[in-house]
Amino acid sequence: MARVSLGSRPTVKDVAAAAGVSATTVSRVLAGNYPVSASTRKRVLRAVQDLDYVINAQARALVGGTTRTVAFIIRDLVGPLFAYIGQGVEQQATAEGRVCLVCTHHGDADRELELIELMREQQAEAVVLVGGGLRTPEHLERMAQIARSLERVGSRLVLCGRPPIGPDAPATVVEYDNEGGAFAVTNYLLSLGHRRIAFVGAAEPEHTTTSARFDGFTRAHAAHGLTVDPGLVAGGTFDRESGYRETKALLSRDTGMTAVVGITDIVASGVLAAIHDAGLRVPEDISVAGYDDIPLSADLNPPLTTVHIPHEELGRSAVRLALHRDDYAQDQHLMLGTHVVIRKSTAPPKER
Amino acid sequence: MARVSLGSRPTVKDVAAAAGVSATTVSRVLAGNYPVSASTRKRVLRAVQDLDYVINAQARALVGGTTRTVAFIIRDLVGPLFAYIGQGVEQQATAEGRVCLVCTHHGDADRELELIELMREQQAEAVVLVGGGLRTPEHLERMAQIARSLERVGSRLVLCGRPPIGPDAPATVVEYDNEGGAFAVTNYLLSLGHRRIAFVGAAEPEHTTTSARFDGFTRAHAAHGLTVDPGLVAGGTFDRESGYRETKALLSRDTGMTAVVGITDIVASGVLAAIHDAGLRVPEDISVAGYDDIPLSADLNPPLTTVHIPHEELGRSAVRLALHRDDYAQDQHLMLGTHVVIRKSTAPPKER
DNA sequence: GGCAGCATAGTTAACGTTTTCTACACCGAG
DNA sequence: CTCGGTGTAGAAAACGTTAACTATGCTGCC
Repeated sequence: MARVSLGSRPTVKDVAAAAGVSATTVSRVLAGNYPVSASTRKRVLRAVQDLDYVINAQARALVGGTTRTVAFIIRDLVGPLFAYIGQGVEQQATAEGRVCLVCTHHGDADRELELIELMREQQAEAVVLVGGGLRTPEHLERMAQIARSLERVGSRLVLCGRPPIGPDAPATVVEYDNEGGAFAVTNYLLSLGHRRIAFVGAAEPEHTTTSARFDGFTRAHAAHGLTVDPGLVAGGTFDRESGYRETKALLSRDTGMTAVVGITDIVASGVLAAIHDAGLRVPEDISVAGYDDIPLSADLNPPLTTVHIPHEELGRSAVRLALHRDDYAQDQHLMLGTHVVIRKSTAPPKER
Repeated sequence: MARVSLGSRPTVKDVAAAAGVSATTVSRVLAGNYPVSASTRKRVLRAVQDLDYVINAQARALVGGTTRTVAFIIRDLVGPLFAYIGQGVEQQATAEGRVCLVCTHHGDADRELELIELMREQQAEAVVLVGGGLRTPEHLERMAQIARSLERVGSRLVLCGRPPIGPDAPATVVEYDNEGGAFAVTNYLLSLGHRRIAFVGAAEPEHTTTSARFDGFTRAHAAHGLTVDPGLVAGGTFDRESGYRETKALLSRDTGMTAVVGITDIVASGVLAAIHDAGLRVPEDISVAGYDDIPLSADLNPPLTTVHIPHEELGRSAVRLALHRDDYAQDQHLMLGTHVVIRKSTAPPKER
């Protein structure tokens, strides 16, 4: 039957004509928010079927005022860490009847700002920034400004896994206890008896994740009455190569280290590889700990002691808080807990 | 300065009023497709800045006819395989100035159909289906119908990593040589001298990925004049648990197998674990091969021999072909090659 | 000086919905 | 037999933008 005209999308008018009613009536049948007689409804639904009609979401958004769209902006789609947060965002958004827009910035902070602007054009109900970001004063100021821009148009900036940008900036913040986790895992190593603990991945101290984790590392030392030896702090970025390279360098110098904390599990996997390549054993010769508890870490050799982050919950909470910010007005800043997951890559240091 | 009225988004009219020009002129300045005097342009741009104006993408799409949006529908955001394809989709879409909509269906085929419908409402320029899908006649027919629905409204169904749904269905197809890769890796094991090779993960034979891989497995045997022993074919789904469980079962029966092909790397990682737990060594006692070449496979113990899929290229090509289907009209069906990556998990079988 | 042609700007009508307001029967009550 | 209500339907305006026209000065040419 399907009397469809090729090449052009049927509109509510076409359906109305086919059903012999007005556009208004079609709209009402579809929305179900107004009484329509059973026979009319049947004819309209039949016409909808015949014409294979679907509503035009843009037009509806234009008049309805809301797009039912949530945007999330993320470094990459592939990192196990970000992807899990993204998954949480997507799931909660879907559960709330929203559609998800996604964009990646590959670590480029300026690009991130551009993308937020793009999402403002798209009228997203919330713009979720996933993962850590820069913390330079200019960037923070720019971000605060963006938060206000978004609020002005009824949208909401959401920081997911990133600390607040300032007290006056209207943003929803869902973070995890980055510093606390670093403290806990370092404290655990110190409790095992380690005294010479290296930290790998400290480059980019203006990056929020880096600084928080390093702060926790430092505070744990302080809690044991120790200070961190700068010679045990290695730079490097968040990738495996970097962990490998920096650890090789540490091993080549005679640092006397008995344990290594990698800034992420990915980095820690590089650390493990470097230690193995040097003919040393983990944890017998050197203990290794990571951060993030990505799925990979349980499968490493040996399984990695690390800090668990509630990835998905982070994403879900972010969307939930942002969309229901009227109900959750008082707590638009949520801090989720982290905890150490002890596996096989850590043990007390060798007796000297 | 910024004379912004809180609570309501400035429109082109507001900007026009602020700049003392008409809405048309503002539109022209922003689009840059019509001559406007330098002084007027300056005033308009100034007003745009002052009011913090951004265009309303929905309204533009409504009149312009195109949303500059690409949708991709994927099983999950987190699987290393799908995520990489998704990354390719996202990158190419961004490169082409499009925005990405993303939805996940978690393996639910009906949900997938719903999502396509949703994307049709959203007027996506292309709807990319990532990963394998059902291949039952009803589902194929339904999919063909959807392909036609999408075409009718100027959109395009894109199958990425999934075989065509039929000759008459208007769809762009970018697949990889699933069967060929399975043939190659099985052939490699047979060439090493293995004769009792198990296949783990054969449940859901109506799933396109499963059947293609199993077909390649069978064909390689045939090419060596062998037939597959049904006792060596284990069911199970695409997860690690399943690989572990099925392998345990195989090992408990006295099958005499000397090698195992996992239907995915994830499954193969479960296979490895089961073999280790049984006190056997890989590859000395049993060789193991996977499929997908996800990043994890290089880090398994031992590093996994597997079949490489050009994940990202798959996603990129999908979007490229779909958006430029006028230029690529003749080849809207692309098959990308796969190849075996030989690592340490495979070796000739033990001498009996 | 009149007028074609050009550069610039404005008017108006779309795009596909929803929403408000209005209209028309029909029914029971006074 | 009229009147207010109720149940159903349509007309028209609005959402924010763009594109097709239309309008207004100028410049320069005959």
